[in-house]
Amino acid sequence: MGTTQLEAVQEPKYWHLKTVLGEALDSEFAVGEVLPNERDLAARFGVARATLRQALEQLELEGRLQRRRGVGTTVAPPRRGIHVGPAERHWPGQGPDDWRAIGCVEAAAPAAVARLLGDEAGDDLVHTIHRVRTSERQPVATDILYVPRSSVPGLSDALSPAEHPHAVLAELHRLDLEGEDRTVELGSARAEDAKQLERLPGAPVLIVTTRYVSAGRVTAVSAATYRADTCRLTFGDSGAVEIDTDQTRQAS
Amino acid sequence: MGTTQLEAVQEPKYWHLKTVLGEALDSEFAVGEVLPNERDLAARFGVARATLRQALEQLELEGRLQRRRGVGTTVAPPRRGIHVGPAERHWPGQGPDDWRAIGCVEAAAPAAVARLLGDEAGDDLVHTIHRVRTSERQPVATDILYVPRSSVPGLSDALSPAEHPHAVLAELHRLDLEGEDRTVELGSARAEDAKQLERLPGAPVLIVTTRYVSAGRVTAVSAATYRADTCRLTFGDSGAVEIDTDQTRQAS
DNA sequence: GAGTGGTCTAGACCACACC
DNA sequence: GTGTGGTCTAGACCACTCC
Repeated sequence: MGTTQLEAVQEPKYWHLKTVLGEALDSEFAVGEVLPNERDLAARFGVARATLRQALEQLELEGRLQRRRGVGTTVAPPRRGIHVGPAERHWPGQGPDDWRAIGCVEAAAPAAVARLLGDEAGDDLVHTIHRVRTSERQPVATDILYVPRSSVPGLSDALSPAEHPHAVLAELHRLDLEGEDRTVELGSARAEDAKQLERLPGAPVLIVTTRYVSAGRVTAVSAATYRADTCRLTFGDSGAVEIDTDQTRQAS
Repeated sequence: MGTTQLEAVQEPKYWHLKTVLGEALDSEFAVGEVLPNERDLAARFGVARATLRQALEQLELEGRLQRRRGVGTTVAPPRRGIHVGPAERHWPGQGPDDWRAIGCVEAAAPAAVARLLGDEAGDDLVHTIHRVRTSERQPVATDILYVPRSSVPGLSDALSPAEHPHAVLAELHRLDLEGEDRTVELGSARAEDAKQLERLPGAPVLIVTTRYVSAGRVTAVSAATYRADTCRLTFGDSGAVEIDTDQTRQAS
């Protein structure tokens, strides 16, 4: 047959495509530029659209592309460094913060949170503050902050919904923050989170769980959901050297 | 027109499927149990196999399923907490560590790493140590540790390949570690990493970049690649309270 | 060998943004 | 409207594991 099988690649097509496209992005496209649509790209590379999409999905996962339904596929800017960890420790809402409280209710904590708070029975009431974090006018994270009533005993009753979250935070800030610990794991955005992060449900997110310790016990717990496509979480600790804002590309 | 459109769901099928399957996992399956194969499951739910696979992919991304070609789909155990951050600071290879060095070469650092090291030109030679981290006999991470020659001037020449990595680490440990900072972001496993992590290329990973600061300058840089499906990274700082090993399920 | 998940195809229709 | 990406189908074949 006339087809000289030049490359008997064992590599999947979508993987090879991803590499080729990735190189093209580096050399031929500027940030924000719009790529040809999926049908054209697929035809150009001689593959089915589904296969091309596999490659695009990978590149989007790595934060190199951004896809929006009805609009198109654009070249994403390097990921933003979003500070998360303790440079100097501070309570949520304290210090230079770009969180905005958008709601607050008192309710029983979900079982997993109750466990983190050391509440075995899981029937204590906790203040549940919903917040959104923005960076450069883009939403980058949502979180739920759980503060047991017992952590802020001085709180007055009968607060208006508008005052409530700030009153809880203000009470927190009176306490002495002894320590905090965190976990980071991969998850997928729930419908509500996705909406606020301007993504589709199921989008990859980094889930950051923080426990705030005061007076030898867990005083508050936060469960934050960061957009994994646009965010690079930073955990500063040495102020000695400036953090490079550039993306650390994986390279062998 | 006999079809009574009971649920005019606007929810995608795969999303609904994921929810249903997720609930089934909680209530009807034990960890390690094998699910029916994809063709059977798809038939049972009356969807195409590709649609079912979308749901399984989501569940795998969330660490609830494990799929192995030729074997089947099993219910994954809760994610392991893997300690990463500074409880007490220590150099790589120091302290209770489950890293194993598997190779070491001297070479010019990739551009992104050179930048992190403060080497603008990018032509300095660095010791490049390749390591693998295991937890409970399972590989959980690979990393590359970059140590500029200038950071370990006392190192003797002409080391055997077996001695080399340990000699570099030993020299590092003589220095005074002043601080470290980290970034965490989502990535996909390169072919080499995937192999050592016993995953397929492209599998989701958490990329942890650490800069070690000593004497006011960046002395070493590590780029680690953690399996995102099985690992929950922990950043301990308050030894006050034990970390719960249980998985924090997302819950509204 | 039989059975599994992984890749790929060539279509179709839908939801959404923009004009 | 038109054009985009998102969902879904019903097949096919491949690579791998295990017997």
